[in-house]
Amino acid sequence: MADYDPRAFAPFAVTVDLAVFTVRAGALHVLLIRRGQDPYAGAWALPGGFVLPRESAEQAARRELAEETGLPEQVVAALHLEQLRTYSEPDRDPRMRVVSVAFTALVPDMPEPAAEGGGDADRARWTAVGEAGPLAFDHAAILADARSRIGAKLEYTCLATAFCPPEFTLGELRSVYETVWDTALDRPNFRRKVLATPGFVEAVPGAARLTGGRGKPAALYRAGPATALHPPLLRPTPTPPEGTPST
Amino acid sequence: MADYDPRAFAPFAVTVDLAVFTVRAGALHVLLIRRGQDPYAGAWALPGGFVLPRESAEQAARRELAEETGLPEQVVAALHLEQLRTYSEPDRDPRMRVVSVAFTALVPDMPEPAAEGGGDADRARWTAVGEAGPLAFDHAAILADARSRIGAKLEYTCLATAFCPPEFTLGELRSVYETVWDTALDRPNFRRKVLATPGFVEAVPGAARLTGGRGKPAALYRAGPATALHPPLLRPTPTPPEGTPST
DNA sequence: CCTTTAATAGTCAGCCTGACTATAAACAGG
DNA sequence: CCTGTTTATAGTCAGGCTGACTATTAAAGG
Repeated sequence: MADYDPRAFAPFAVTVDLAVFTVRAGALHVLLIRRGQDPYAGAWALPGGFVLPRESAEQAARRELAEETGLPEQVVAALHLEQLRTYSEPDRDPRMRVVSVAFTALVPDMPEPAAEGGGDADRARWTAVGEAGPLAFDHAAILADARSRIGAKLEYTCLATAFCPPEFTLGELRSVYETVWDTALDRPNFRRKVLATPGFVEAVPGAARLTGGRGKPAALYRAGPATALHPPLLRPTPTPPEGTPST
Repeated sequence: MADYDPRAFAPFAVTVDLAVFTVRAGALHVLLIRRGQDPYAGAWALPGGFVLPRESAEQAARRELAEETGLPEQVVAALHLEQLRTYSEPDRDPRMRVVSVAFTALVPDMPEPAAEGGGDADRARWTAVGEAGPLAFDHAAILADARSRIGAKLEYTCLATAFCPPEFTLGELRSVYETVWDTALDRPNFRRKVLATPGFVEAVPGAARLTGGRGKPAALYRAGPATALHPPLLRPTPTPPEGTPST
């Protein structure tokens, strides 16, 4: 970083944007809010807001997420939040110079968010990715980047469990992969791979879930301590052999 | 992103920081500049500077890099520049609120940079990573993040060629991996893997480099069109089986 | 009951990798 | 000129992991 040159310094507004994903009804959903005020009023946008003078971007992201979803602070504090990238095109906001730090979060399926915060969010809603219409600002690009990032991260990290409730079956975990990747996975092979990775999932001592689904009852598992997958669990054929955009 | 609430808006300074790496004399080097002015005057720091009102962070990164290394604009424009992450801790700069977008770049070995820009850079120098003393601001953390990122990217991308001159031998390419990973790789196995990956490298029609090294002359290759490595080229044992910090 | 659905067990061949051995072609020195 | 060292390149071989499949078990629905 350079020195403070009065000629060079220019004030920017700094915001955070959040791409919060969940898997619901076999489709990847993202949390969107309807804008209530001027730029893009009425349009759907990613939740987010200004970074306050004494907080980091990540703190701002958690605060905004709590405000706009009504989730308890405790849940938000423990959430898997990951910095995606920063968007800084000069004209990305029609009003002024705004640099935005984008984050990605994965949450298990949960009830429709309560957009209580009377300020920013007029209404918040889970929307199936792909059914999301045009978004405000450059949020469509952010969403696309986030979507591609989480697809890639499923390959070499264990964070698919972040989409699942505390206890889940291997079928549920597999459906996370199938939903995000939009592919069918071989059931026995998936099971073998997951169980062969130490620390990915841990069997729950107790019983097996009985009702619920239609087939043979499945054993319950919890997320294990591992965070990385070595070797990775690669997407089937759709894995582009080359030319994949990096990062 | 949220609406413009005068209570919430606060002006920030936005800067870019660059972690520019090269492989030189068997060691990974990073480009550092000696600060000439007040905060941390005399200390070493990553090159960088303020984002101007009408440019994106990436444009600012390229401009600063050109200014501080004296590289021709053309070279800088074609450089592989990748956004690392954004650092926004409130107190990372003792003077004011500064949010910095960090970038990583990989360049082939080149002559010592000419720190001509009379303003920011008092002096610029390649420094072996690990021999770098304490750095200004949070640049030590940025450097560590950048180092770990490029190590990981070598596993599943083709960008090791970015460290090499336009034409290189497989021995040179291998030494890039060995230097960044600080491991020895099996020569025949490395060769087999690289040549088996379509589009990673392309044989140069002409001759093989003769003088130079001591052993049997090696064939010359150029970087191919591929950008991703499927399947990846994993680090030997030091690959942490789990607990790797995720991006 | 009988069909459908899903979980779980197990098999088998092919690919990739790590570990090694062998040969070729230069250079350094005596 | 011969020898040892160094590096490139060619192969071999066993083990691990993966993809493709088959089989069995245990529920739910009609």
